[in-house]
Amino acid sequence: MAEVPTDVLERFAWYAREMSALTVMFHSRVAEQMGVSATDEKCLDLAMRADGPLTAGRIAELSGLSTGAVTGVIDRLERAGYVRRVRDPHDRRKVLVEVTPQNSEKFAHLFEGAMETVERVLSQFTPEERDLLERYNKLTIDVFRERMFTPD
Amino acid sequence: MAEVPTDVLERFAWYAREMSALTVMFHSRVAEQMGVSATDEKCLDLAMRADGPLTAGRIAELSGLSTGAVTGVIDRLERAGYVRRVRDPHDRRKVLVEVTPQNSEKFAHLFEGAMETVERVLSQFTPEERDLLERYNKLTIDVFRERMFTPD
DNA sequence: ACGCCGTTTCTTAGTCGCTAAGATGTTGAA
DNA sequence: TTCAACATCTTAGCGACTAAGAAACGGCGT
Repeated sequence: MAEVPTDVLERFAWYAREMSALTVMFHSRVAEQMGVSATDEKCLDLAMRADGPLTAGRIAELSGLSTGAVTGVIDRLERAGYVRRVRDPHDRRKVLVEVTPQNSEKFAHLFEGAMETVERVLSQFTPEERDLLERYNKLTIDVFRERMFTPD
Repeated sequence: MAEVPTDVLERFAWYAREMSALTVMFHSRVAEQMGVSATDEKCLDLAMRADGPLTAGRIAELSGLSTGAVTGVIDRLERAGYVRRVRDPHDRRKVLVEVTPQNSEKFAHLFEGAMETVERVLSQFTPEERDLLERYNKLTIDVFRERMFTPD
């Protein structure tokens, strides 16, 4: 467990902040191109990254919105053709939000640019170096996620 | 310029997406703890990351908001004590938004947690490995920024 | 110096999305 | 069956955003 010099730490903090700002900008850009609000895109992203379909209530929890707001979000996403409401056959109170296949296509198209960005960066590294970068990414996500989801 | 195998590319795309979602979540968490909206925090971040003080109009451009909306943003940030309005002495039409020193303190406090996260990750790598990670971060920011700020 | 137009910020009216609280429909257990 | 808990939707009220115009200022030409 190596000590980290202050100047190195500060530079990495700056990278994080810069990436953070670019990411937020990127999200609103994507939302704009998809013709939905940033909030709607955020919820759609949640629904797409989940293993199975999410319920409306779960989306409310994960996004931090009220259930009433989520009703509106799903309304708009459904009208735009990105998702579909399906009543849970086992518990008909619940509404499952299913991402429609067409959306995957549209979405993939929009993200091709991002994919190319990733490729442009990775092409500058050898396979051995990429292994290290992969370890770095995984670790960052784990530590970051832990900090986000544990009570202070 | 090494070729990047598809499976590697896909894994890195997944990391990017996960980081992206965590980042957006992190931003709204920070905003909440600062007692301002996500929009306001985004503008404050812009003002803090700039070299000199920004004008209201420049914040509108950078944030994508209308000038009217920015007036409201600055009103709220000023009332909360994070920034101060200063008329540009050279062009008294302009309003310079100055980040107040107290804010730096509050901000630093909130970001100590993030700093610790960065440190926890970096401590797992040797100085030589960190050099590589630094190259990766810089390159990612450059390529990402180029994609964001060039017309399609 | 004066008038005039472009620029910068602020104001106002209208719209939209969010929260909070209650209504509606559903479940599971007594 | 009846009732309490639950999941989603509906509604009222509020706050923030956009668009358009007002107010203040700068700088040019005459």
